[in-house]
Amino acid sequence: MADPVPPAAAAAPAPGSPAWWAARPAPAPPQRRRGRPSRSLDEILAVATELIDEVGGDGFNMRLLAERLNTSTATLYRHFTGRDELLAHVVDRLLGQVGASVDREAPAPTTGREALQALGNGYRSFLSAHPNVLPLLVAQLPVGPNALAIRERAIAALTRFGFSQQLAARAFTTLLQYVVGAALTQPGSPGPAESAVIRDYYRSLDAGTYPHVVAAAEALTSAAPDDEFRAGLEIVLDGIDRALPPRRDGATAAR
Amino acid sequence: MADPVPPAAAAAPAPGSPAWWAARPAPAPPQRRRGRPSRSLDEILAVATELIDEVGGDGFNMRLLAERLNTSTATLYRHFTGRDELLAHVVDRLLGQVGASVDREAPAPTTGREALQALGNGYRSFLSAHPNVLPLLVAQLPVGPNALAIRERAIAALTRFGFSQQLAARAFTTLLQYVVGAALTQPGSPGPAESAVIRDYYRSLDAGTYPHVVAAAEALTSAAPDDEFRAGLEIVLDGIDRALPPRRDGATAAR
DNA sequence: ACCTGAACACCGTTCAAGT
DNA sequence: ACCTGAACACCGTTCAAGT
Repeated sequence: MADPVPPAAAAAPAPGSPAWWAARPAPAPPQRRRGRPSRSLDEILAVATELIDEVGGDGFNMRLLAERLNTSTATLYRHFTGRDELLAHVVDRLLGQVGASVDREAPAPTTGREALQALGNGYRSFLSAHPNVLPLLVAQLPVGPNALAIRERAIAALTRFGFSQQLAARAFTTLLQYVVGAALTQPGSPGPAESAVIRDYYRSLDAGTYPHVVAAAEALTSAAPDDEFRAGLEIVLDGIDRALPPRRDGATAAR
Repeated sequence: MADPVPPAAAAAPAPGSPAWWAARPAPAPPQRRRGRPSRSLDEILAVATELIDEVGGDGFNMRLLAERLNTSTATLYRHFTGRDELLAHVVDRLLGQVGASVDREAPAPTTGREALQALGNGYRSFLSAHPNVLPLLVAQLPVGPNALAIRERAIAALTRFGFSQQLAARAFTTLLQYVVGAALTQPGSPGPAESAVIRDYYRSLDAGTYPHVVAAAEALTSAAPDDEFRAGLEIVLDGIDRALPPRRDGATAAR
């Protein structure tokens, strides 16, 4: 009457999940074996990142990566339990660079708005630089060490400027949600087509069925992607401003 | 000296892309052949949707679908050029239901804010009902007939309430970007883990390294997903309010 | 004309055999 | 101990052969 599924196996945590990261706090654990491997973990991740930038997440495969590294796929499986684990590491490794770029843009923000803006812009430039990484990023809630460091810095800054813990968490979450959503629907990212293609498509539609879409074809697609992002970011930042309790002096700008 | 790649083939447009939809305006074209097929296109899409809801986008495959339909994979390829095309149709078919639900919630909105709110909520309930469809939705910029109808209705409503074309387009875009981003990072969607799991993970972190994340573990994860969504939606809607030119009577709420 | 079982190609993963 | 070529399993897609 035993369960047909062996209960002892206890389902290993999915790579990239909180439980999985909890068991693997260091992004690049020290050599697990004697006789050092021909390539360090970080070298493998660097080459994997290059490859993904070139051929996209779909085009990426273990054989291709092994070839680039002059090794065999079986060797890759000695470093990582599988493709998913490798990709989770690639994403977190890149998020480390985001953290660094945010710190570079705003080493000492003087208002919450400034801190959030630097965060939004940093994430945005990362996603522009590595558009093919986006689909990998959205396949998980990033909770690796570098993702956590970004969260830590942001919440620390916001509470320093008087945001309640509740509002700091909400502002951070909402901002990142917008940034990711914007990157996904932005023309030029892996899924969507070029702006010009979409504009022509809207223009070519039947004006009887879709009068407003045809009329707004320009407005819907003409803005440079960066302008559109900036405008959307302003909307979100303004909304966050409004959520802040009023200051004594009556100003409404975020502290 | 001819190009090794046959230039005549002229790269068929990618399924789901604007060019592809342009050539296929009807979601379910009438029988292309005599002797009507055993299953209509819409029946196939309905079963495919069920299957995706059950096993997810990754688990979905052509063999499984063929089995459910008591047919062979080769037959599916007589209706669709391939898996991608089939999925593009599944997504647009579901967006038709979103349009209907938005109209049901707000048949005659009286302010722009109300129209946008109904749109956000409609999209949100769709994504909650079909979480496995989310990864498919973000793999493309939805420009099928039903996606266009939603866009058309929304922009029509906003311009009716005095939004400039520019702001109507921006408000629509920003709102959907937020909704999609929120759904993606929401615990419980395909990628992310359960709230409780993430909360415990944050709590278990080293308080020396991540003091603010540990302290804010509650705030970052305790809100019911719906509350968090509502709060984020408010932030975006408030930001849009601010972008509107002031009314004569001095009120600041969106018209 | 339409349908299908069987094959082909590709890729994640594992294993038996090398050094 | 460590590495690898070859195999296995799975799935998108196509094709030759049936009715």
